[in-house]
Amino acid sequence: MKFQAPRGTYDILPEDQAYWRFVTEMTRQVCELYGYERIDVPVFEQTGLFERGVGETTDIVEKEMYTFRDRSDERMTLRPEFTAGICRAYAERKLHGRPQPLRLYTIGPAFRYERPQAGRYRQFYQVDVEVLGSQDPAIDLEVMQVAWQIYEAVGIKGLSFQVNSTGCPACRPGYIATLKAWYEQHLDGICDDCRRRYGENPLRLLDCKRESCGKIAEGAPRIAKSLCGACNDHFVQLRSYLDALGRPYEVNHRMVRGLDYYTKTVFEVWAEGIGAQNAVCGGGRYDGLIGMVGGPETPAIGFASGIERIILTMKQEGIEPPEVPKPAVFVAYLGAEAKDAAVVLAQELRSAGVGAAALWEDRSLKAQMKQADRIGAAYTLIIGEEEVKNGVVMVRRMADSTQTALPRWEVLDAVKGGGTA
RNA sequence: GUGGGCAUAGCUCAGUUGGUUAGAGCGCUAGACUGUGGCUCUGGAGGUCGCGGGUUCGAAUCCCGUUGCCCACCCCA
Repeated sequence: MKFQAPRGTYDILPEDQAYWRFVTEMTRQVCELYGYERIDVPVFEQTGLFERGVGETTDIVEKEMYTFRDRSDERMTLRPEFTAGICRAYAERKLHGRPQPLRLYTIGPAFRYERPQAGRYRQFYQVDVEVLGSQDPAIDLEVMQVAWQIYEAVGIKGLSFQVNSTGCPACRPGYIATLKAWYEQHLDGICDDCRRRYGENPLRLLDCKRESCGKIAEGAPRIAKSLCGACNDHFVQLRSYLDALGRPYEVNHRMVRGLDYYTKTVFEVWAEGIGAQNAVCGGGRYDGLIGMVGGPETPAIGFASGIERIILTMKQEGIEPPEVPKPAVFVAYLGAEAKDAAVVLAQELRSAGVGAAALWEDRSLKAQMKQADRIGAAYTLIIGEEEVKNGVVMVRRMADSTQTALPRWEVLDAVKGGGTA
């Protein structure tokens, strides 16, 4: 039986690890710079949490969740996103008793059963950033800044930031009514999908990708004009902060988001050239969610950013991550006696914090040298019969092919600081 | 769930109107250099031609089915 990775999953092979290290490390640094603390929540939760939190009628809940019954017959679901789990933790662990607002971030895998395509997988990794316990638009700005700075830190340039307001339970229903009323006269101009959306999810009419529908959507009434006082003030304030910082952004009144919990601010970050799934980041405010999953009414905002899509963008822009550290020295030997000495020497080096690799296959010196070259060792230490007899080690500096025989006790000092590890 | 494209060596790909033992480059490995990497040269290993069936004297090539991958829709990170 030959096994294969499940559809939509992949292996992060050694040669790709440099990207992953770099992105997660930059994320950690930026989040800490802003005073965000790391939290990790379970990979699976009770199914009901996502049904309530993400929304019963969303695509995610209706057709994309990995749901199963465990051995106690409890319905469990692999997390399709992070926000619901973090809100659950906030309520369950009484995190509202800590200094507010609470700034959190996490990194890990999420799962959705979808057809894979460019930048989309069934197991995918996200950076997730959340602030719980504040409704100030300055917090919206701060959260967006975290995203911006992460992309800056990994060197991505060609991104565009999209912002909109989706209103709140007080004003959104009115807008939806207005929108539907307006679309009533345009039903024959839109596509079949859009006619379905008209009934099921009218906000979705706005972001249809078809050119003909797009033209119509462009002329549709804008939510900005239907916002209640509080939502309008919030959006105006956020935009003035963005302007003050000189951040390039676009108010995109046709951007709506597919999760039910969003209120007021929503935003996305788009990248070009990574395929149809161009949203590298999506997020927004969810002032009602924590209350819905059993916590105190608490305003909050956050975003999730897809690591695969970040890396895709980096590759698209030709950004190379720093190399993963390699052993500083390679230990080569010839003969059984020399092997004994080499095994001990390699371990001494490692104990002293100097990375040491070897082949241990009793291969020719040439093969060992070749290996040393390939792994990028700064020094190769050669031990043969001669060296064993004289208590010395041949220390060869690979960069300029110079070598000298040194007494064993001088080897460590000679080699220290020679490599990246 | 729907639509399109592609499956030949570890990788990237050739393979004529169906015709002997399916090739190249890279990579791996060994030697040239009996104890020295990168360059060069020479040799070697490595293939159920995705899988199953059919047509045919003969199939990598034609037909049917199937699986997988890629891309797009829906939707989302």
